[in-house]
Amino acid sequence: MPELPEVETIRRQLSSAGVAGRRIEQVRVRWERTVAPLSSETFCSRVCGRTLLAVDRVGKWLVFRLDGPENLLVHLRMTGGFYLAPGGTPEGAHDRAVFHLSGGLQLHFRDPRKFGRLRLAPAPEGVGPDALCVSACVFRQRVCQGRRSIKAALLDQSRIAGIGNIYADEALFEAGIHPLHPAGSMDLDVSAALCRAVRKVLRAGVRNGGTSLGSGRSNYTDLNGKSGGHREQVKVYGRAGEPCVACGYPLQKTTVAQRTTVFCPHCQPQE
DNA sequence: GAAGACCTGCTA
DNA sequence: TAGCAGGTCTTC
Repeated sequence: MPELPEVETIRRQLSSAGVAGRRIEQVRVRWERTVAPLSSETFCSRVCGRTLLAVDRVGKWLVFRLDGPENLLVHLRMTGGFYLAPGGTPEGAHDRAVFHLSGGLQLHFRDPRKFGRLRLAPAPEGVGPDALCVSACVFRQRVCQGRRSIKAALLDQSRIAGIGNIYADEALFEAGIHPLHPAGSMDLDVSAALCRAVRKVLRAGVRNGGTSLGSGRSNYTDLNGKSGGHREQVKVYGRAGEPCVACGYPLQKTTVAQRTTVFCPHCQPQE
């Protein structure tokens, strides 16, 4: 679930919550695979005693800077998230790891579906430039290549990092491009328009504190357990069958790159 | 590329 | 109860 705007929202909240400067005194790993390929013992021994310096973001990765060569890299995947609690707070049913920080603060990593991952490395690998601030030139170079569909290219984190299924559909709608359009055969002005659309929808997502769809507890919530406010701004994702906000034509649902895809056949013609 | 794997919770 | 889900990995 969390894409770039959701991860950025959590990053900002962690930063302003005063996590930086605290020492990691103890770590409890409650689901072994969360820290794979390390064992929980190895993970804990390498993290305990380190001080959190800052919280950064690279694409969908959260980067907790530590006072050493290794940083704590966190990928939330589908249902991961953090919350802060006072020392002594019991672990929640879906907590997969809990960091006990100096000053009596607990950082809980919660992840119902257990897909999220905690890694120790200097930086995430195989991740392209961040989609939030990519230039039209770099965007075209990296994304608008090859015969794959443009939607598949947008989702490929090694080309450009941070776009997920929701914002891919939103950006393609914004730019009026069919999701199956071949990535490598777009005119300059079309790829520039898509680049602007990508930045526009991601920035709007960040401004609104991320997107939450559905209503379940496995849904995205920020550090304070609040749902994202961007849902009302979503124009196509999750709105199949509803009238297009621009032309009124019913939005169509299909599958592209093995992902649910919603688009307007009228505003995003195949050719 | 496409399909399956990894997982649980929610909805129809 | 079956089917579906915002994301990656691995293996054809």
